[in-house]
Amino acid sequence: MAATMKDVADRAGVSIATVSFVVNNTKRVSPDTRERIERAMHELGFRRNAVARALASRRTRIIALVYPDLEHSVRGSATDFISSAAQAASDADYNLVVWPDRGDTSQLSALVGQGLVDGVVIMEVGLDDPRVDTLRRLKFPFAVIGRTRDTQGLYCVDIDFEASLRTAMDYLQGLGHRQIVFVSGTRGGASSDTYGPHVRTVQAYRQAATERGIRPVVLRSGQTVTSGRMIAQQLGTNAPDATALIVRDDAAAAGLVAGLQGRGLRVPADVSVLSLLSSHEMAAVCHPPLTIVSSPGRELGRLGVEALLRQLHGAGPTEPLLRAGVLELGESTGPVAHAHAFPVGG
Amino acid sequence: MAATMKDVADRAGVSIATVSFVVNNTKRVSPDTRERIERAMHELGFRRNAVARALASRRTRIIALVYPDLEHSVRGSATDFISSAAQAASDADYNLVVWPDRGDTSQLSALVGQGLVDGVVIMEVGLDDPRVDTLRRLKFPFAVIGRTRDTQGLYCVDIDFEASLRTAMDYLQGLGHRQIVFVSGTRGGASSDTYGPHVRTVQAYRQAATERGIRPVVLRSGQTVTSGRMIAQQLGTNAPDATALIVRDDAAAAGLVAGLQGRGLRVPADVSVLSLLSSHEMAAVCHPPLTIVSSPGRELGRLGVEALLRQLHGAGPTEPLLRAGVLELGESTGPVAHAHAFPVGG
DNA sequence: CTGAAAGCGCTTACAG
DNA sequence: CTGAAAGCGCTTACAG
Repeated sequence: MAATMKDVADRAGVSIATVSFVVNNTKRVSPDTRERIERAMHELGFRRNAVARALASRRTRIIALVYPDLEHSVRGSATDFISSAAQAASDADYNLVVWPDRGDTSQLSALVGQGLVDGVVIMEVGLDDPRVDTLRRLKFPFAVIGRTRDTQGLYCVDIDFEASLRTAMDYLQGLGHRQIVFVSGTRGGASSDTYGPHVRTVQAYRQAATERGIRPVVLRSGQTVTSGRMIAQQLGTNAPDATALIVRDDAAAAGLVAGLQGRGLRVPADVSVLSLLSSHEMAAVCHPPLTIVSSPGRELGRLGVEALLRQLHGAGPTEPLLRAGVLELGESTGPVAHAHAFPVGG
Repeated sequence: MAATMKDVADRAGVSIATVSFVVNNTKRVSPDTRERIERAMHELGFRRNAVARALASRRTRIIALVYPDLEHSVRGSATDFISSAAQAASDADYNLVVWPDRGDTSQLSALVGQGLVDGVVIMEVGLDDPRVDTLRRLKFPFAVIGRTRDTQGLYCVDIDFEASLRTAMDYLQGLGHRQIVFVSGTRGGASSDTYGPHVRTVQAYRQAATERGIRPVVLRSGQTVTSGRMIAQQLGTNAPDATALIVRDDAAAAGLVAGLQGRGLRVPADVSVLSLLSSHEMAAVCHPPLTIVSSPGRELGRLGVEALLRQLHGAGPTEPLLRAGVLELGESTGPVAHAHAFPVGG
């Protein structure tokens, strides 16, 4: 059996309280007894039991990450979130449990009610998110990856959509593009209007375009290669003079490129395509490899956990913490060649 | 404050033992008192505290998933493992914590020593894996995703490499291919010789090829698009008569296709390419979309957890549980056209 | 069928 | 500087 504090105390000839003080370094202990205790711990291979500590201290040092349990969700980036969150937790000597989110807030209350975790991080939050309301009502510590409409009093971290979009626009403008179309890949249905990334990037695009004297054109695709291909078919009609496209979805971007090529257009010689907030891995296997503004997934996972831990340690909320994606050059973008890539009538 | 069993007991006019019996359904209780207790629980919104239960029962109902913490590891499939493992745990009313593996077994002992988890699932195990030795020595319950050289007494689940490979071979042979080359994407270095997926697929390929009268040719690439491209350059020399390629790595497969196309070869008209044990997502964004034998990632995550839970519930070990990938047709494979795709001297 | 009580392995005022 | 003791919220023999 594993040695307990009692065993250590007996062997060192002290009380378990004193052992506890040494283990936690929470009170002065004479060098002499400290050393005796440390020797005893070492000899017995003592490790403090986390469960007993949790019960006595009313802190489990466990936090939960609630992640969307969609079969085909944001897979690549879900990994980034989970693994960077686990690292951040581990660095702070916390454990991270993962709770698949079945979209049922009563299940969330039940889990929280277990008393197993000190706080939760929820990801993929929508502009109106029932989980946020639930956790607020429970007055349970939580942090948010994403942003609700009203972030007052919340601990949240999110992508800086505006800055990411501007990075893309700056780059393309620098290449001489003036007709830059935005394609937003969404899960479809009206729900995309409460999907932060869609709403915020579209808005950021419209504003940036207007400021720069570019006529904004927003097209909506799905999050599949096929839907990206379909967009390629419609471009002649919807945006006959486009020379560059910013696509917010990996798969749609890939499909769009393939669709353009299928129509005999060259990427990037005739049209440039930039994939916004996408992963290196996906971009690299495309042909040509896509220029992207990368998704700051790992940063967000870590920041989300850190925000929660700050809260648990008593710090107050701040403005949302935003991180922008970074431009990573591929071969799907290049200087503008001629203004009218699409034959009239498409 | 959250209601405790004591609160419930007081309100129902019974002892906390009786409340416990009702909550756990572990002893006969008269319908009358049961009902009083249930009413009290409901009125107080009682939820049993998981930490106290864990301490008293010496079972935390938490298990850990140890996952490789490589920045750029098996990303897509890591998500599959983690999320399906979390689901399986949750279905069994367990919690899953994730432990990033920094390749340090003393850290693993320390985590296990916390007493926080009832068992662990380790993934990406090598043929000789120090973590397995560590856990065995600690006599701590664990299950393994992957296989060590000796699986005696272990609870392990793995990909059925032989069957997956045969599926690929059968399919390509059915298309008339007789010159089928195998490309194994490994992390490089001698360590690949202890990397199960590499060793097992190469061996399965050699055997299957020999049985079918196919001259086995094994090439080794990295796990990047670039290394796949390089393989394309070498094919003329190494396998001038290849008409089909099986590639065990997503990125390498994508690079290989691009490299072949760059040399003026058509995929699949001149050469067929099949990506072994890869993900739909990666395959779909390639051009043409790749035919794959899919990786059974989600199945394995679930099976790994279930194997561990069986062990915790007292069941004995079995033979390794294997799952094969499934053929999913893309457009990178087709009937053999002519036997010599590569110009002599290529 | 129900209860009193010990115990899980710690933390933490409180005394001295 | 150190210790005795209560307490965290449960489970589980043991009695009755």
